[in-house]
Amino acid sequence: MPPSSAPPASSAIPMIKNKKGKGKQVVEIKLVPEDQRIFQGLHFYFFPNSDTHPGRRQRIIKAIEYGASWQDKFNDTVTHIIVDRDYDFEQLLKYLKLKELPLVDTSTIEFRVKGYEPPASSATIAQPIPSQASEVSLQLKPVKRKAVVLSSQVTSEASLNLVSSSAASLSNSPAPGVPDPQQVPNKDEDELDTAIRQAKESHPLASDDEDDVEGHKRRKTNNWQDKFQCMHKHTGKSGDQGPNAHTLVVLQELADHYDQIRDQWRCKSYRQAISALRKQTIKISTKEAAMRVYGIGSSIAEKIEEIVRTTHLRKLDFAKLDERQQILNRFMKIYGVGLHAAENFASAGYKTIDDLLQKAELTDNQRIGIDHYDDFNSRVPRAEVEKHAGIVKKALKGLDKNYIVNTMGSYRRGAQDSGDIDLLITKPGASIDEIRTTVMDRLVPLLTKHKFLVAALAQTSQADGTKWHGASCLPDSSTWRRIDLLLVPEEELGAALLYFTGNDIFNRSMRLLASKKGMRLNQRGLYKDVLRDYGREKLSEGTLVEGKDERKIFEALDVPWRPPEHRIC
DNA sequence: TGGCAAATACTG
DNA sequence: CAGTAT
DNA sequence: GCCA
Repeated sequence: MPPSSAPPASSAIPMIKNKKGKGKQVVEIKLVPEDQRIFQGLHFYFFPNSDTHPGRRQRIIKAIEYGASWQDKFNDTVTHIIVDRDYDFEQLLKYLKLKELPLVDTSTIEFRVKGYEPPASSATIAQPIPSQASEVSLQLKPVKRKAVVLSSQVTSEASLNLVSSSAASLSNSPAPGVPDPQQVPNKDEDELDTAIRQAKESHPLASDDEDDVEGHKRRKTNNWQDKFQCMHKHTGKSGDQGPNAHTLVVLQELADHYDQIRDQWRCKSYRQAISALRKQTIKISTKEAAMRVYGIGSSIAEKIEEIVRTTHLRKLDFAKLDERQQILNRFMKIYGVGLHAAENFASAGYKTIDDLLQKAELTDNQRIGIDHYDDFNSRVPRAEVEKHAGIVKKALKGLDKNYIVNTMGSYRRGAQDSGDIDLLITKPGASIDEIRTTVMDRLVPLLTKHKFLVAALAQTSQADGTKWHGASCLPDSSTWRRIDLLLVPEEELGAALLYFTGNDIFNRSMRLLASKKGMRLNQRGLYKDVLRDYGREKLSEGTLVEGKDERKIFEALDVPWRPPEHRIC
Protein backbone atom coordinates (compact mmCIF):
# COMPACT_ATOMS: atom_id res chain seq x y z
CA MET A 1 0.00 0.00 0.00
CA PRO A 2 1.06 3.51 -0.59
CA PRO A 3 3.00 5.37 1.99
CA SER A 4 0.26 7.97 1.74
CA SER A 5 0.09 11.62 2.38
CA ALA A 6 2.64 13.74 4.11
CA PRO A 7 6.29 13.63 3.23
CA PRO A 8 8.65 13.53 6.18
CA ALA A 9 9.83 16.81 7.49
CA SER A 10 13.27 16.26 6.14
CA SER A 11 12.27 16.13 2.52
CA ALA A 12 11.40 19.38 0.96
CA ILE A 13 10.56 20.71 -2.38
CA PRO A 14 13.63 22.01 -4.07
CA MET A 15 13.44 25.60 -5.09
CA ILE A 16 12.40 26.25 -8.59
CA LYS A 17 14.96 28.63 -9.89
CA ASN A 18 14.93 31.11 -12.62
CA LYS A 19 17.18 30.30 -15.47
CA LYS A 20 18.22 33.85 -15.87
CA GLY A 21 19.50 35.63 -12.87
CA LYS A 22 17.83 38.83 -13.74
CA GLY A 23 14.24 39.71 -13.28
CA LYS A 24 11.81 37.88 -11.13
CA GLN A 25 13.28 35.81 -8.39
CA VAL A 26 10.65 33.20 -8.24
CA VAL A 27 9.04 31.24 -10.92
CA GLU A 28 5.36 31.55 -11.26
CA ILE A 29 3.60 28.51 -10.02
CA LYS A 30 -0.10 28.46 -9.87
CA LEU A 31 -1.58 25.59 -7.98
CA VAL A 32 -4.68 24.40 -9.64
CA PRO A 33 -7.89 24.40 -7.64
CA GLU A 34 -7.86 21.85 -4.92
CA ASP A 35 -10.29 19.48 -6.53
CA GLN A 36 -8.16 19.26 -9.62
CA ARG A 37 -4.92 18.36 -7.93
CA ILE A 38 -4.67 14.95 -9.39
CA PHE A 39 -1.20 14.39 -8.00
CA GLN A 40 -2.10 15.41 -4.48
CA GLY A 41 -0.23 13.32 -2.01
CA LEU A 42 2.22 11.99 -4.56
CA HIS A 43 5.92 12.54 -4.27
CA PHE A 44 7.90 12.81 -7.44
CA TYR A 45 11.57 12.32 -7.99
CA PHE A 46 12.93 13.32 -11.34
CA PHE A 47 15.94 11.87 -13.02
CA PRO A 48 17.93 13.94 -13.47
CA ASN A 49 16.44 15.80 -10.59
CA SER A 50 17.19 19.36 -11.53
CA ASP A 51 15.17 21.96 -13.29
CA THR A 52 17.93 23.19 -15.53
CA HIS A 53 16.44 21.60 -18.58
CA PRO A 54 13.47 23.62 -19.80
CA GLY A 55 11.36 20.66 -20.72
CA ARG A 56 11.91 18.89 -17.46
CA ARG A 57 11.50 22.12 -15.62
CA GLN A 58 8.13 22.52 -17.22
CA ARG A 59 7.11 19.06 -16.13
CA ILE A 60 8.26 19.68 -12.61
CA ILE A 61 6.28 22.86 -12.40
CA LYS A 62 3.22 21.19 -13.80
CA ALA A 63 3.55 18.36 -11.37
CA ILE A 64 3.66 20.75 -8.46
CA GLU A 65 0.77 22.73 -9.80
CA TYR A 66 -1.25 19.59 -9.85
CA GLY A 67 -0.47 18.78 -6.29
CA ALA A 68 2.65 16.64 -6.35
CA SER A 69 5.65 17.31 -4.21
CA TRP A 70 9.05 17.45 -5.81
CA GLN A 71 11.45 15.45 -3.74
CA ASP A 72 14.99 16.73 -3.79
CA LYS A 73 16.36 13.40 -2.69
CA PHE A 74 15.41 9.90 -3.50
CA ASN A 75 13.89 8.61 -0.32
CA ASP A 76 11.30 6.21 0.85
CA THR A 77 8.46 8.62 0.41
CA VAL A 78 8.95 8.89 -3.29
CA THR A 79 6.01 7.40 -5.09
CA HIS A 80 6.99 8.12 -8.66
CA ILE A 81 10.21 8.50 -10.56
CA ILE A 82 10.10 10.38 -13.81
CA VAL A 83 13.02 9.57 -16.02
CA ASP A 84 14.14 11.64 -18.95
CA ARG A 85 14.07 9.82 -22.22
CA ASP A 86 17.80 10.14 -22.63
CA TYR A 87 18.37 7.82 -19.71
CA ASP A 88 17.61 4.21 -19.23
CA PHE A 89 16.77 2.07 -16.29
CA GLU A 90 20.32 0.91 -15.76
CA GLN A 91 21.63 4.42 -15.49
CA LEU A 92 18.97 5.22 -12.97
CA LEU A 93 19.85 2.28 -10.78
CA LYS A 94 23.49 3.05 -11.01
CA TYR A 95 22.97 6.63 -9.99
CA LEU A 96 20.78 5.65 -7.10
CA LYS A 97 23.26 2.93 -6.20
CA LEU A 98 20.52 0.41 -6.02
CA LYS A 99 20.37 -3.14 -7.27
CA GLU A 100 16.72 -2.92 -8.02
CA LEU A 101 13.64 -0.91 -7.43
CA PRO A 102 10.72 -2.51 -5.68
CA LEU A 103 8.40 -1.66 -8.47
CA VAL A 104 4.83 -2.51 -8.16
CA ASP A 105 2.95 -1.31 -11.11
CA THR A 106 4.43 -2.38 -14.39
CA SER A 107 1.27 -2.56 -16.34
CA THR A 108 1.56 0.49 -18.48
CA ILE A 109 4.21 -0.14 -21.02
CA GLU A 110 3.73 3.12 -22.83
CA PHE A 111 5.63 4.92 -20.14
CA ARG A 112 8.11 2.28 -19.36
CA VAL A 113 11.60 3.52 -19.02
CA LYS A 114 14.05 2.36 -21.60
CA GLY A 115 15.97 -0.66 -20.48
CA TYR A 116 13.54 -1.74 -17.85
CA GLU A 117 12.19 -5.23 -18.13
CA PRO A 118 9.54 -6.52 -15.80
CA PRO A 119 10.46 -9.50 -13.70
CA ALA A 120 10.60 -12.62 -15.78
CA SER A 121 8.15 -14.35 -13.53
CA SER A 122 5.37 -12.05 -14.47
CA ALA A 123 3.16 -13.62 -17.03
CA THR A 124 2.87 -10.48 -19.01
CA ILE A 125 2.63 -11.02 -22.68
CA ALA A 126 5.74 -9.72 -24.26
CA GLN A 127 4.90 -6.60 -26.12
CA PRO A 128 7.35 -4.52 -28.01
CA ILE A 129 8.35 -1.40 -26.25
CA PRO A 130 7.38 1.50 -28.40
CA SER A 131 10.67 3.20 -28.33
CA GLN A 132 10.56 5.03 -31.59
CA ALA A 133 9.72 8.35 -30.16
CA SER A 134 7.90 9.81 -33.08
CA GLU A 135 5.12 7.30 -32.94
CA VAL A 136 4.74 7.09 -29.24
CA SER A 137 2.70 10.18 -28.84
CA LEU A 138 -0.13 8.62 -30.71
CA GLN A 139 -0.64 6.04 -28.08
CA LEU A 140 -0.68 8.29 -25.12
CA LYS A 141 -4.11 9.69 -25.08
CA PRO A 142 -6.23 6.72 -24.18
CA VAL A 143 -4.11 5.34 -21.41
CA LYS A 144 -4.33 5.98 -17.79
CA ARG A 145 -0.95 6.36 -16.36
CA LYS A 146 -0.07 4.04 -13.62
CA ALA A 147 3.55 3.26 -14.04
CA VAL A 148 5.75 3.87 -11.11
CA VAL A 149 8.69 4.66 -13.22
CA LEU A 150 7.62 7.00 -15.88
CA SER A 151 9.59 7.88 -18.89
CA SER A 152 9.03 11.46 -19.77
CA GLN A 153 9.39 10.75 -23.38
CA VAL A 154 6.93 13.05 -24.88
CA THR A 155 7.03 16.39 -23.35
CA SER A 156 4.13 18.33 -24.68
CA GLU A 157 1.64 15.54 -24.64
CA ALA A 158 2.81 14.50 -21.27
CA SER A 159 2.13 17.83 -19.77
CA LEU A 160 -1.25 17.91 -21.32
CA ASN A 161 -2.00 14.57 -19.91
CA LEU A 162 -1.03 15.72 -16.53
CA VAL A 163 -4.07 17.81 -16.68
CA SER A 164 -6.52 15.32 -17.89
CA SER A 165 -5.47 12.02 -16.53
CA SER A 166 -6.83 10.79 -13.31
CA ALA A 167 -4.71 10.36 -10.30
CA ALA A 168 -1.90 7.94 -10.67
CA SER A 169 -1.96 4.96 -8.47
CA LEU A 170 0.33 4.93 -5.57
CA SER A 171 2.89 2.31 -5.07
CA ASN A 172 5.10 0.81 -2.50
CA SER A 173 7.97 2.88 -1.45
CA PRO A 174 11.42 2.01 -2.60
CA ALA A 175 14.19 1.29 -0.21
CA PRO A 176 15.71 4.15 1.70
CA GLY A 177 19.33 4.95 2.17
CA VAL A 178 20.19 6.66 -1.00
CA PRO A 179 23.00 8.85 -2.16
CA ASP A 180 22.60 12.52 -2.37
CA PRO A 181 22.27 13.98 -5.81
CA GLN A 182 24.82 16.69 -5.69
CA GLN A 183 23.31 19.06 -8.13
CA VAL A 184 20.13 19.40 -6.21
CA PRO A 185 20.00 22.17 -3.70
CA ASN A 186 18.81 21.06 -0.36
CA LYS A 187 16.16 23.40 0.80
CA ASP A 188 13.88 22.89 3.64
CA GLU A 189 10.59 23.69 5.02
CA ASP A 190 10.67 27.42 5.17
CA GLU A 191 11.24 27.55 1.52
CA LEU A 192 8.66 24.97 0.87
CA ASP A 193 6.14 27.10 2.60
CA THR A 194 7.39 30.08 0.75
CA ALA A 195 7.14 28.37 -2.55
CA ILE A 196 3.63 27.29 -1.90
CA ARG A 197 2.58 30.67 -0.72
CA GLN A 198 4.16 32.36 -3.67
CA ALA A 199 2.67 29.82 -5.92
CA LYS A 200 -0.76 30.64 -4.68
CA GLU A 201 -0.26 34.32 -5.22
CA SER A 202 1.36 34.22 -8.54
CA HIS A 203 0.23 34.39 -12.08
CA PRO A 204 -0.23 31.65 -14.58
CA LEU A 205 2.77 29.72 -15.57
CA ALA A 206 4.78 31.63 -18.04
CA SER A 207 8.12 31.17 -19.65
CA ASP A 208 10.07 33.35 -17.34
CA ASP A 209 12.86 33.82 -19.79
CA GLU A 210 10.54 35.87 -21.88
CA ASP A 211 9.87 39.48 -21.26
CA ASP A 212 6.39 40.77 -21.12
CA VAL A 213 5.33 41.11 -24.64
CA GLU A 214 1.77 42.20 -24.57
CA GLY A 215 2.65 45.60 -25.89
CA HIS A 216 4.79 45.04 -28.92
CA LYS A 217 3.31 41.69 -29.76
CA ARG A 218 0.85 43.50 -31.96
CA ARG A 219 3.10 44.18 -34.85
CA LYS A 220 2.43 45.77 -38.13
CA THR A 221 0.13 42.90 -39.01
CA ASN A 222 -2.83 44.79 -40.25
CA ASN A 223 -3.75 41.69 -42.19
CA TRP A 224 -2.97 38.96 -39.73
CA GLN A 225 -6.39 37.60 -40.47
CA ASP A 226 -5.20 36.55 -43.88
CA LYS A 227 -3.59 33.56 -42.29
CA PHE A 228 -6.98 32.07 -41.61
CA GLN A 229 -8.34 29.68 -44.12
CA CYS A 230 -11.79 31.12 -43.85
CA MET A 231 -10.55 34.37 -45.33
CA HIS A 232 -9.62 32.74 -48.58
CA LYS A 233 -11.81 32.19 -51.49
CA HIS A 234 -11.74 28.64 -52.59
CA THR A 235 -13.47 27.35 -55.60
CA GLY A 236 -13.28 23.60 -55.32
CA LYS A 237 -11.45 23.55 -58.62
CA SER A 238 -7.79 23.60 -59.55
CA GLY A 239 -6.23 20.63 -57.92
CA ASP A 240 -7.07 17.67 -60.00
CA GLN A 241 -5.47 19.25 -63.00
CA GLY A 242 -3.26 21.82 -61.34
CA PRO A 243 0.49 21.83 -61.68
CA ASN A 244 0.91 19.93 -58.43
CA ALA A 245 -1.80 17.39 -58.97
CA HIS A 246 0.29 14.32 -58.39
CA THR A 247 2.02 15.70 -55.34
CA LEU A 248 -1.33 16.54 -53.88
CA VAL A 249 -2.59 13.02 -54.35
CA VAL A 250 0.34 11.55 -52.50
CA LEU A 251 0.15 14.07 -49.71
CA GLN A 252 -3.53 13.39 -49.37
CA GLU A 253 -2.73 9.74 -48.83
CA LEU A 254 -0.40 10.71 -46.05
CA ALA A 255 -3.03 12.93 -44.54
CA ASP A 256 -5.48 10.06 -44.67
CA HIS A 257 -2.92 7.86 -43.03
CA TYR A 258 -2.51 10.24 -40.13
CA ASP A 259 -6.23 10.58 -39.93
CA GLN A 260 -6.57 6.85 -39.63
CA ILE A 261 -4.00 6.51 -36.93
CA ARG A 262 -5.72 9.35 -35.10
CA ASP A 263 -2.83 11.76 -35.20
CA GLN A 264 -5.04 14.75 -35.45
CA TRP A 265 -2.33 17.38 -35.51
CA ARG A 266 -0.24 15.86 -38.23
CA CYS A 267 -3.39 15.22 -40.16
CA LYS A 268 -4.34 18.84 -39.78
CA SER A 269 -0.92 19.98 -40.88
CA TYR A 270 -1.03 17.85 -43.98
CA ARG A 271 -4.47 19.05 -44.88
CA GLN A 272 -3.35 22.62 -44.49
CA ALA A 273 -0.29 21.99 -46.57
CA ILE A 274 -2.41 20.36 -49.24
CA SER A 275 -4.76 23.27 -49.25
CA ALA A 276 -1.87 25.67 -49.61
CA LEU A 277 -0.22 23.68 -52.34
CA ARG A 278 -3.43 23.41 -54.28
CA LYS A 279 -3.55 27.15 -54.58
CA GLN A 280 -0.12 27.34 -56.17
CA THR A 281 -0.19 28.21 -59.81
CA ILE A 282 3.21 26.79 -60.60
CA LYS A 283 4.71 23.43 -59.99
CA ILE A 284 6.62 23.15 -56.73
CA SER A 285 9.58 20.84 -57.18
CA THR A 286 12.12 21.70 -54.57
CA LYS A 287 12.21 21.89 -50.83
CA GLU A 288 13.18 25.52 -50.98
CA ALA A 289 10.25 26.48 -53.12
CA ALA A 290 7.86 24.50 -50.98
CA MET A 291 9.13 26.07 -47.79
CA ARG A 292 8.12 29.48 -49.05
CA VAL A 293 4.50 28.46 -49.09
CA TYR A 294 2.66 29.36 -45.91
CA GLY A 295 1.52 26.17 -44.32
CA ILE A 296 4.35 24.04 -45.59
CA GLY A 297 7.29 23.48 -43.31
CA SER A 298 10.56 21.70 -43.69
CA SER A 299 9.20 18.24 -43.17
CA ILE A 300 6.48 18.37 -45.76
CA ALA A 301 8.71 20.36 -48.06
CA GLU A 302 11.20 17.51 -48.09
CA LYS A 303 8.47 15.07 -48.89
CA ILE A 304 7.25 17.21 -51.74
CA GLU A 305 10.69 17.18 -53.25
CA GLU A 306 10.88 13.42 -52.86
CA ILE A 307 7.50 12.97 -54.48
CA VAL A 308 8.40 15.11 -57.44
CA ARG A 309 11.76 13.42 -57.94
CA THR A 310 10.72 9.83 -57.45
CA THR A 311 6.97 10.07 -58.00
CA HIS A 312 6.79 8.20 -54.77
CA LEU A 313 7.09 8.43 -51.03
CA ARG A 314 8.78 5.65 -49.18
CA LYS A 315 7.16 6.48 -45.89
CA LEU A 316 3.79 5.87 -47.39
CA ASP A 317 4.63 2.37 -48.58
CA PHE A 318 5.83 1.57 -45.14
CA ALA A 319 2.71 2.89 -43.53
CA LYS A 320 0.49 0.93 -45.82
CA LEU A 321 2.10 -2.34 -44.91
CA ASP A 322 1.62 -2.18 -41.19
CA GLU A 323 -0.73 -5.03 -40.48
CA ARG A 324 -1.91 -3.93 -37.09
CA GLN A 325 -2.69 -0.54 -38.52
CA GLN A 326 -4.71 -2.15 -41.25
CA ILE A 327 -6.73 -4.00 -38.69
CA LEU A 328 -7.33 -0.93 -36.60
CA ASN A 329 -8.45 0.99 -39.66
CA ARG A 330 -10.83 -1.77 -40.59
CA PHE A 331 -12.36 -1.85 -37.13
CA MET A 332 -12.58 1.86 -36.68
CA LYS A 333 -14.70 2.16 -39.76
CA ILE A 334 -17.42 0.37 -37.86
CA TYR A 335 -19.97 2.75 -36.47
CA GLY A 336 -19.52 2.73 -32.72
CA VAL A 337 -15.95 1.54 -32.78
CA GLY A 338 -13.29 4.11 -32.00
CA LEU A 339 -9.62 3.77 -31.32
CA HIS A 340 -10.11 2.27 -27.92
CA ALA A 341 -12.47 -0.48 -28.94
CA ALA A 342 -10.45 -1.21 -32.05
CA GLU A 343 -7.30 -1.64 -30.01
CA ASN A 344 -9.07 -3.95 -27.63
CA PHE A 345 -10.36 -6.05 -30.47
CA ALA A 346 -6.98 -6.16 -32.12
CA SER A 347 -5.29 -7.08 -28.87
CA ALA A 348 -7.75 -9.88 -28.44
CA GLY A 349 -6.44 -11.29 -31.68
CA TYR A 350 -9.35 -10.43 -33.90
CA LYS A 351 -8.34 -9.55 -37.39
CA THR A 352 -11.44 -9.47 -39.52
CA ILE A 353 -14.94 -8.16 -39.25
CA ASP A 354 -16.03 -11.77 -39.24
CA ASP A 355 -13.92 -12.45 -36.18
CA LEU A 356 -15.76 -9.72 -34.38
CA LEU A 357 -19.13 -10.98 -35.43
CA GLN A 358 -18.38 -14.44 -34.15
CA LYS A 359 -16.26 -13.86 -31.10
CA ALA A 360 -16.36 -10.33 -29.85
CA GLU A 361 -18.69 -8.69 -27.43
CA LEU A 362 -20.42 -5.96 -29.32
CA THR A 363 -22.73 -3.17 -28.36
CA ASP A 364 -26.02 -2.91 -30.16
CA ASN A 365 -24.78 -0.04 -32.26
CA GLN A 366 -21.59 -1.82 -33.15
CA ARG A 367 -23.59 -4.77 -34.34
CA ILE A 368 -25.62 -2.52 -36.56
CA GLY A 369 -22.42 -0.92 -37.72
CA ILE A 370 -21.08 -4.31 -38.72
CA ASP A 371 -24.28 -5.53 -40.29
CA HIS A 372 -24.22 -2.46 -42.49
CA TYR A 373 -20.52 -1.98 -42.71
CA ASP A 374 -20.51 -1.53 -46.45
CA ASP A 375 -23.63 0.59 -46.46
CA PHE A 376 -22.31 3.03 -43.93
CA ASN A 377 -18.92 3.22 -45.55
CA SER A 378 -20.15 3.96 -49.01
CA ARG A 379 -20.97 7.36 -50.38
CA VAL A 380 -24.50 8.53 -50.88
CA PRO A 381 -25.09 9.96 -54.34
CA ARG A 382 -26.43 13.47 -54.33
CA ALA A 383 -29.69 12.39 -55.90
CA GLU A 384 -30.25 9.86 -53.18
CA VAL A 385 -29.57 12.41 -50.48
CA GLU A 386 -32.37 14.42 -52.00
CA LYS A 387 -34.73 11.49 -51.91
CA HIS A 388 -34.10 10.84 -48.24
CA ALA A 389 -34.46 14.49 -47.45
CA GLY A 390 -37.63 14.65 -49.50
CA ILE A 391 -39.27 11.89 -47.54
CA VAL A 392 -38.48 13.50 -44.22
CA LYS A 393 -39.58 16.86 -45.49
CA LYS A 394 -42.87 15.57 -46.76
CA ALA A 395 -43.66 13.69 -43.61
CA LEU A 396 -42.80 16.66 -41.44
CA LYS A 397 -44.79 19.09 -43.50
CA GLY A 398 -47.67 16.71 -43.17
CA LEU A 399 -47.47 17.11 -39.45
CA ASP A 400 -46.97 20.84 -39.53
CA LYS A 401 -46.39 22.78 -42.69
CA ASN A 402 -44.40 25.46 -40.95
CA TYR A 403 -41.40 23.25 -40.50
CA ILE A 404 -38.29 23.88 -42.53
CA VAL A 405 -35.79 21.20 -43.44
CA ASN A 406 -32.30 22.03 -44.64
CA THR A 407 -29.98 19.43 -46.03
CA MET A 408 -26.57 20.10 -44.60
CA GLY A 409 -23.04 18.80 -44.75
CA SER A 410 -21.24 18.26 -47.99
CA TYR A 411 -24.57 18.29 -49.80
CA ARG A 412 -25.01 21.94 -49.01
CA ARG A 413 -21.50 22.55 -50.23
CA GLY A 414 -22.56 21.13 -53.54
CA ALA A 415 -20.83 17.78 -53.33
CA GLN A 416 -21.83 15.09 -55.78
CA ASP A 417 -21.98 12.56 -52.99
CA SER A 418 -22.01 12.60 -49.22
CA GLY A 419 -20.95 10.40 -46.36
CA ASP A 420 -24.25 10.69 -44.64
CA ILE A 421 -27.44 12.72 -44.62
CA ASP A 422 -27.66 15.67 -42.26
CA LEU A 423 -31.03 17.29 -41.97
CA LEU A 424 -31.45 20.47 -40.00
CA ILE A 425 -34.98 20.92 -38.79
CA THR A 426 -36.45 24.14 -37.55
CA LYS A 427 -39.73 25.97 -37.28
CA PRO A 428 -39.95 29.73 -37.15
CA GLY A 429 -41.26 30.94 -33.88
CA ALA A 430 -41.28 27.55 -32.26
CA SER A 431 -39.39 26.67 -29.13
CA ILE A 432 -36.86 23.92 -29.18
CA ASP A 433 -39.17 21.95 -26.93
CA GLU A 434 -41.95 22.08 -29.43
CA ILE A 435 -39.64 21.05 -32.23
CA ARG A 436 -38.22 18.21 -30.21
CA THR A 437 -41.62 16.95 -29.27
CA THR A 438 -42.83 16.98 -32.82
CA VAL A 439 -39.79 15.26 -34.20
CA MET A 440 -39.21 12.70 -31.47
CA ASP A 441 -42.77 11.85 -30.60
CA ARG A 442 -44.40 12.09 -33.98
CA LEU A 443 -42.03 12.30 -36.92
CA VAL A 444 -39.62 9.57 -35.93
CA PRO A 445 -42.32 7.07 -34.95
CA LEU A 446 -44.16 7.80 -38.16
CA LEU A 447 -41.15 7.29 -40.39
CA THR A 448 -40.16 4.24 -38.44
CA LYS A 449 -43.58 2.76 -38.98
CA HIS A 450 -43.21 3.37 -42.68
CA LYS A 451 -39.91 1.50 -42.64
CA PHE A 452 -38.02 4.53 -43.76
CA LEU A 453 -36.13 4.88 -40.53
CA VAL A 454 -34.67 1.49 -39.87
CA ALA A 455 -32.42 1.96 -36.89
CA ALA A 456 -31.97 4.39 -34.04
CA LEU A 457 -28.34 4.73 -33.08
CA ALA A 458 -28.57 7.64 -30.74
CA GLN A 459 -31.82 9.18 -29.78
CA THR A 460 -32.41 11.94 -27.36
CA SER A 461 -33.69 10.70 -24.08
CA GLN A 462 -33.11 13.85 -22.14
CA ALA A 463 -35.39 16.81 -22.02
CA ASP A 464 -32.84 18.98 -23.73
CA GLY A 465 -31.85 16.77 -26.60
CA THR A 466 -31.36 18.30 -29.99
CA LYS A 467 -30.57 15.43 -32.29
CA TRP A 468 -31.47 12.03 -33.57
CA HIS A 469 -28.99 9.70 -35.21
CA GLY A 470 -29.99 6.64 -37.07
CA ALA A 471 -30.32 4.95 -40.39
CA SER A 472 -32.78 5.28 -43.21
CA CYS A 473 -33.60 3.20 -46.21
CA LEU A 474 -35.47 4.09 -49.36
CA PRO A 475 -38.55 2.03 -50.21
CA ASP A 476 -37.03 0.41 -53.26
CA SER A 477 -33.62 -0.12 -51.76
CA SER A 478 -31.85 -2.31 -49.27
CA THR A 479 -29.01 0.07 -48.59
CA TRP A 480 -29.04 1.71 -45.21
CA ARG A 481 -27.82 5.27 -44.97
CA ARG A 482 -26.65 7.15 -41.95
CA ILE A 483 -29.06 9.96 -41.29
CA ASP A 484 -28.96 12.67 -38.65
CA LEU A 485 -31.77 14.92 -37.64
CA LEU A 486 -30.60 18.13 -36.04
CA LEU A 487 -33.13 20.19 -34.15
CA VAL A 488 -32.53 23.89 -34.03
CA PRO A 489 -34.61 26.82 -32.84
CA GLU A 490 -34.92 29.70 -35.24
CA GLU A 491 -32.69 31.96 -33.17
CA GLU A 492 -29.77 29.64 -33.74
CA LEU A 493 -30.43 28.83 -37.34
CA GLY A 494 -27.59 30.89 -38.77
CA ALA A 495 -24.97 29.48 -36.47
CA ALA A 496 -26.30 25.99 -37.04
CA LEU A 497 -26.23 26.44 -40.81
CA LEU A 498 -22.66 27.61 -40.55
CA TYR A 499 -21.66 24.79 -38.30
CA PHE A 500 -23.34 21.94 -40.10
CA THR A 501 -22.21 23.10 -43.49
CA GLY A 502 -18.52 22.93 -42.67
CA ASN A 503 -16.23 21.81 -43.86
CA ASP A 504 -14.47 21.07 -40.66
CA ILE A 505 -11.36 23.00 -41.55
CA PHE A 506 -13.44 25.99 -42.46
CA ASN A 507 -15.30 25.76 -39.18
CA ARG A 508 -12.17 25.49 -37.13
CA SER A 509 -10.74 28.39 -38.93
CA MET A 510 -13.77 30.53 -38.26
CA ARG A 511 -13.77 29.58 -34.64
CA LEU A 512 -10.11 30.19 -34.23
CA LEU A 513 -10.52 33.59 -35.78
CA ALA A 514 -13.42 34.34 -33.48
CA SER A 515 -11.39 33.36 -30.46
CA LYS A 516 -8.49 35.56 -31.58
CA LYS A 517 -10.93 38.42 -31.70
CA GLY A 518 -12.07 37.78 -28.18
CA MET A 519 -15.21 36.13 -29.40
CA ARG A 520 -16.51 32.61 -29.43
CA LEU A 521 -18.32 30.75 -32.14
CA ASN A 522 -20.29 27.59 -31.73
CA GLN A 523 -23.32 25.96 -33.27
CA ARG A 524 -25.65 28.27 -31.41
CA GLY A 525 -24.15 31.63 -32.13
CA LEU A 526 -21.33 34.10 -32.07
CA TYR A 527 -20.57 35.57 -28.69
CA LYS A 528 -18.41 38.48 -27.67
CA ASP A 529 -16.80 39.69 -24.47
CA VAL A 530 -15.84 36.19 -23.67
CA LEU A 531 -13.97 36.01 -20.43
CA ARG A 532 -11.12 33.62 -20.50
CA ASP A 533 -9.87 32.28 -17.27
CA TYR A 534 -6.20 33.03 -16.64
CA GLY A 535 -3.58 30.83 -18.27
CA ARG A 536 -5.95 28.02 -18.85
CA GLU A 537 -8.79 28.71 -21.10
CA LYS A 538 -11.94 28.37 -19.17
CA LEU A 539 -14.39 30.98 -20.26
CA SER A 540 -17.56 32.65 -19.36
CA GLU A 541 -20.32 32.60 -21.87
CA GLY A 542 -20.02 36.10 -23.22
CA THR A 543 -22.91 37.91 -24.81
CA LEU A 544 -24.64 36.84 -27.95
CA VAL A 545 -23.76 38.81 -31.04
CA GLU A 546 -25.60 36.85 -33.67
CA GLY A 547 -27.08 33.43 -34.07
CA LYS A 548 -30.00 33.69 -36.41
CA ASP A 549 -28.47 35.02 -39.58
CA GLU A 550 -25.60 33.20 -41.17
CA ARG A 551 -24.43 36.22 -43.15
CA LYS A 552 -24.38 38.43 -40.11
CA ILE A 553 -22.02 36.06 -38.41
CA PHE A 554 -19.60 36.48 -41.28
CA GLU A 555 -20.02 40.24 -41.06
CA ALA A 556 -19.50 40.34 -37.34
CA LEU A 557 -16.27 38.44 -37.80
CA ASP A 558 -15.29 40.63 -40.69
CA VAL A 559 -15.01 37.65 -42.96
CA PRO A 560 -16.14 38.12 -46.53
CA TRP A 561 -19.28 36.11 -47.19
CA ARG A 562 -18.64 32.78 -48.74
CA PRO A 563 -21.39 30.60 -50.11
CA PRO A 564 -21.38 26.97 -49.00
CA GLU A 565 -19.69 25.76 -52.17
CA HIS A 566 -16.69 27.89 -51.35
CA ARG A 567 -16.22 26.62 -47.85
CA ILE A 568 -13.96 23.79 -48.81
CA CYS A 569 -10.54 24.23 -47.29
C1' DT B 1 7.58 25.14 -26.45
C1' DG B 2 2.69 25.22 -26.55
C1' DG B 3 -1.44 25.60 -29.26
C1' DC B 4 -3.97 23.72 -32.77
C1' DA B 5 -12.32 24.59 -32.35
C1' DA B 6 -15.70 23.52 -29.63
C1' DA B 7 -19.52 21.76 -27.94
C1' DT B 8 -23.38 18.43 -27.29
C1' DA B 9 -25.01 14.19 -26.29
C1' DC B 10 -25.47 9.80 -26.75
C1' DT B 11 -24.18 4.51 -24.94
C1' DG B 12 -22.60 1.37 -21.57
C1' DC C 1 -17.28 8.41 -16.06
C1' DA C 2 -14.88 6.94 -20.59
C1' DG C 3 -15.62 6.28 -25.16
C1' DT C 4 -17.75 7.51 -29.32
C1' DA C 5 -19.95 10.34 -32.80
C1' DT C 6 -20.98 14.50 -34.88
C1' DG D 1 3.59 18.92 -38.54
C1' DC D 2 3.28 23.95 -38.71
C1' DC D 3 3.46 28.31 -36.64
C1' DA D 4 4.18 32.14 -33.44
